[in-house]
Amino acid sequence: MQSRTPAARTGRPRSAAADAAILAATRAALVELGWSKLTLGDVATRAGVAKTTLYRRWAGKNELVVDAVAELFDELELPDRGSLAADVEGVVLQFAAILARPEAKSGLMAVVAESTRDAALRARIRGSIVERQMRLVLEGRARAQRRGELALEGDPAEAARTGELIFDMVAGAVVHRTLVSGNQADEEWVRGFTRVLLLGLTAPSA
Amino acid sequence: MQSRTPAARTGRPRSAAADAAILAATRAALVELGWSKLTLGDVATRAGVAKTTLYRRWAGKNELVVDAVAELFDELELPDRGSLAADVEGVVLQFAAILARPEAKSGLMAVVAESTRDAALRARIRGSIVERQMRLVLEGRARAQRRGELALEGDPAEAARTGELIFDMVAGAVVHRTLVSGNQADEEWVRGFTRVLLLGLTAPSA
DNA sequence: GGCTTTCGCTACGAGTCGTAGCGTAATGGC
DNA sequence: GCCATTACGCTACGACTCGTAGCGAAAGCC
Repeated sequence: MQSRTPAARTGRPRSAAADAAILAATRAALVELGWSKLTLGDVATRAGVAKTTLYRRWAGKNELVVDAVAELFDELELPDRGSLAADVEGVVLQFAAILARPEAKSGLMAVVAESTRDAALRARIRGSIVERQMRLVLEGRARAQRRGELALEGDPAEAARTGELIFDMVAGAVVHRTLVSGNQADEEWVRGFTRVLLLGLTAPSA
Repeated sequence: MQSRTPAARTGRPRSAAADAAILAATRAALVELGWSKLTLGDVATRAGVAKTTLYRRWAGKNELVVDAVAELFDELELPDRGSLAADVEGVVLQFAAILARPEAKSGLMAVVAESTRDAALRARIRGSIVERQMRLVLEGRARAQRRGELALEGDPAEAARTGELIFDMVAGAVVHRTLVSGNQADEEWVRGFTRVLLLGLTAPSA
């Protein structure tokens, strides 16, 4: 991150420890207070830094929470579990575990809501959170196509559309189950979801 | 709504016109300002009522926006279009049209985010928004089962689980497509979605 | 007409926002 | 080792919003 700005390499450098402390304090505040009652002054106090330091690095609450929540998604990975169904179940369970955390619940949806009126914020969310998830989905699909479980699209545009569709269906279902319906996306639910995603509703029941 | 409270029928009645004006003003403020910059004082001014009147009827911003957004979903209906696929496409397009409105985008997600830390608010959202959508899904499924397009579940618990799963998949995909991915759920997308929902990813491409 | 509740209005303390100004601390260049 | 430059902690500030209290007037039911 520092090497992104080769200019201005003189002067006292910014404390990396302060960055980590601020983001951790933001997550703690999200857990205890939730999005609406989280104040930047409180976060600064928790992190042991001055409020002005916080404002020097982030434009506001939105950007700060995006960065704080984005770190939660670092643990997402997609090991080869041998079949498309197993891969889907694995990544969905990981995603559900992250969304089960209170700091993700209250923080993520709030910034998404704000992003509907802020293009820069939308781009930030896309770059630091959504794109990473999307890449996992595309990798899982490519893997399944190599196994012969999924057909290869001839048209590149069609392939892109299908990739986006799968992504929205997977992530959307988990988010909706967790945040709107208010239920946990446990193993039983994930099995049922994967079955419908791969075979469709019209497939005969197990 | 008035008949719900048979007690306290004496004194000056509350103005129903004020209710409508306040909810309309709330939606207008959501469009112009978005969730975070919406203030109750501003809504009261727009509606032509005193701020105190607003506080007498709603506990706060969360409850007010839920009621204001809930009215948008009054137009949802599910006419029999002859097949399960057509029914799904129809209701998804209606849902997408509502979510495309700016007042729905910024308001709905924000209150859902708040509801992760407020059980009463969660119940309010469920009762006035989510349950109505859920009923449409269950009706569409029952209709498809009558047509013979979907199998009948023997176990009632299994039937309930499947109903919830379908609901989360349908609503979640549209919400995610619209708000997170930031794309429009147009007819082409809805066709692709319906195909995957009914036939599964592994079905051969058209 | 009298009782009851709502209404519009004003005012208030409390809390948060984002910024400015200051002196100090930590670097790299010379 | 000194200096320019940048980051830091701290304090203070005006502006804004919040949610509530108190008041007199209005609008219904008996």
